Amino acid sequence: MSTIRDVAKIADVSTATVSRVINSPEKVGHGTRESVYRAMKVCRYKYNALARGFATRRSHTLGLIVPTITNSIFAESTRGVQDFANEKGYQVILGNSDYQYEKEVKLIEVLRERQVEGLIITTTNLKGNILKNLLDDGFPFVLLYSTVRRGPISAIGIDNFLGGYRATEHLIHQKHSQIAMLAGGFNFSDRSFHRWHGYKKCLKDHNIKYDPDLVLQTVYSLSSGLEGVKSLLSLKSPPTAIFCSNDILALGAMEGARESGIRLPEDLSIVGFDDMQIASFVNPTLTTIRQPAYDMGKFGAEVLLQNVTENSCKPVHRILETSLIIRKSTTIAPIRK
Amino acid sequence: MSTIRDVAKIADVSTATVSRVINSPEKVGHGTRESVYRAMKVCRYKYNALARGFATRRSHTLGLIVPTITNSIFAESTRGVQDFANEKGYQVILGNSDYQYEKEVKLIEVLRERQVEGLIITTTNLKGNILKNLLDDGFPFVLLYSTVRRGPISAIGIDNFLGGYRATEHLIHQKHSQIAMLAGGFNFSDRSFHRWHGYKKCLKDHNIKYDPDLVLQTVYSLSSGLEGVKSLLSLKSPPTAIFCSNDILALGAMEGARESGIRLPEDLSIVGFDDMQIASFVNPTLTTIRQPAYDMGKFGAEVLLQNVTENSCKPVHRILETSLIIRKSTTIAPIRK
DNA sequence: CATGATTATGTAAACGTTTTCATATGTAAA
DNA sequence: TTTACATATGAAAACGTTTACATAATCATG
Repeated sequence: MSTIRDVAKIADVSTATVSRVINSPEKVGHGTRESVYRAMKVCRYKYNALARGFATRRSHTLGLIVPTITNSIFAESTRGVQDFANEKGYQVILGNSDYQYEKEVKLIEVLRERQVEGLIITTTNLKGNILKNLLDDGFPFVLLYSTVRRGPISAIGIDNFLGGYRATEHLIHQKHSQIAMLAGGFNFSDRSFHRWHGYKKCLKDHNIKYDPDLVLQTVYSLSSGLEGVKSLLSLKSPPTAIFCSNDILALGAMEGARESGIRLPEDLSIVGFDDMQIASFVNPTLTTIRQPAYDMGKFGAEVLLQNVTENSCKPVHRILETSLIIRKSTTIAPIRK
Repeated sequence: MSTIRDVAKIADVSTATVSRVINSPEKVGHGTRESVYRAMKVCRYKYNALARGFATRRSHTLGLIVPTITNSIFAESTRGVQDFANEKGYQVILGNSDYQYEKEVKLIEVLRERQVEGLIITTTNLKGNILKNLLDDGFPFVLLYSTVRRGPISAIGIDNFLGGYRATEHLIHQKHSQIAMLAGGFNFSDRSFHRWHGYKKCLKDHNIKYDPDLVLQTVYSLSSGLEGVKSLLSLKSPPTAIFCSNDILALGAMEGARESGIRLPEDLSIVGFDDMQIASFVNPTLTTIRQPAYDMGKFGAEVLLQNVTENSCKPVHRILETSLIIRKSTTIAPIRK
């Protein structure tokens, strides 16, 4: 592989000039510039961006940590991040935490070793001290799908409380009163926790007694949705509606309901959260709370790059709009015999 | 940020020794080793993997190019790539080509500038000369979802012909004879082309006349599936079954059929291709040809890293098994009045 | 105790850029 | 003609590692 030095030798100029031709051609005389270009052709010169990163201490790389890229909601936000970052000449290295704190810690370490200039994290756990460490080091990062609203950490998110409230309210408007919730474990997701609070508050505002037996904490997976719904249906007085704290859980719940011979939505209404692409294709189509995933990623990248390029750490907090998407998985509550 | 030199100074050893402590601690005397560790703590030393990459000319980075990460089939294979690569100490930089050749070219250039050690590509176009260039440069790369079966290029794929054949055969077994195909554009995907050949061959083997009007070439998107089905249904003698060359198209077709008041699957059977996670959740659940996406990614990474670490270019070709997954979107052909 | 082998450590160059500073040349103003 | 200034280019150090080679110290062997 030929280097800038080879080019310089052939064109009979200094390496500084070659570098200038690459980075700011207008600062180089016309004749020299052309002969440098010619020399590059001759030795089939290829630019080494790694070396630049090393020399300038700017890797032009961002780290992105998501729970798992196979969840389409995160694929969407990843795409948002990438589109913005690539536009600005940045590449992104992707890591999957699988909702595990230890993996998250490890990933942050690895990515920092790789000299990423900033990190975009959909964090699993706010309580650990990894974020504090980043902060102490003045390392730029942004949280996605975050519940953080103030303080020194930049965060983009939605109003999870409101989302939970609206989902529940929709069910109440449909005359449901036995409303269960399938929630992601609160210990590893405060998002789910806030949605639960919205759910509780809404029940209260409508004078429906909160019944803890109707709330199941679980892992975000199809199978736990499936099992969750079965366990809820086996209660002495089973729910007529379920609010699931994400679409995956809702999909699993649908499957579980079907397996139990329950008709959807006549016997059981289900509301999800996220509005994954799939939500409008399942049977019945899924009523859900839509999160603007792509925009979240895009905006996160924008905020991060802002901080990175200005070398500032001014925290930005932003709450994106959600909306209730009413589809066919919810309907009027069945009459109880 | 402190460097290896700071550590060396504090521990009163040479940088070589510090480097050895990091990379092969067993080669360093016990006492020195400990004092180096202590020195690292003192100055809060952080390893710089970028500098290592630069010094060793091994970035420990792979490039991965997919059409788009938001298609869950590619998210699956991406996960396969990442899991294997990370395991081996490699990180992966992801790029989306959006099925566009120019973007693919650009991405390859950018990633090579970044000194990725190898490339995993789900290529859109085999005819361009980018692959030839890679080959000429002796640059390691592997094709995913590839139709390449021999020659100097490493490729993992499935038997698209067989997949198309089996999908069609399934419909014929259900007594269908008016079988349409919604295909990705052949100009930018030879995969789709091979599936089409399987489709044609199967028709022929069963003495069904091939009708070019029943074959629509289009882009892989929900909306073109939707429009495609409508245009097929408006034919003088519309099909009773459609083989779609991917699940996205099939999903779009379902939506389009529903919008047209067509009952699924009674009036129209639909077979997809891929078996995206979503396929078992749509209404009706989608009969499709399953591709082992995760394994494809994982195996691709394995092949690539093999070549990278052995610095060989021995081409590997491998065909992974597909299977017909029969669900509810296909049924016996309706009687034609 | 001399020899050779082994182990532990250090020296310094190399990797391919960027960038600061200095110098040379050309040009415009005084 | 001098002065000042802008423009074009070069020299060389710097970035943080690794590594080939050299040297010193230790050790086992005869």
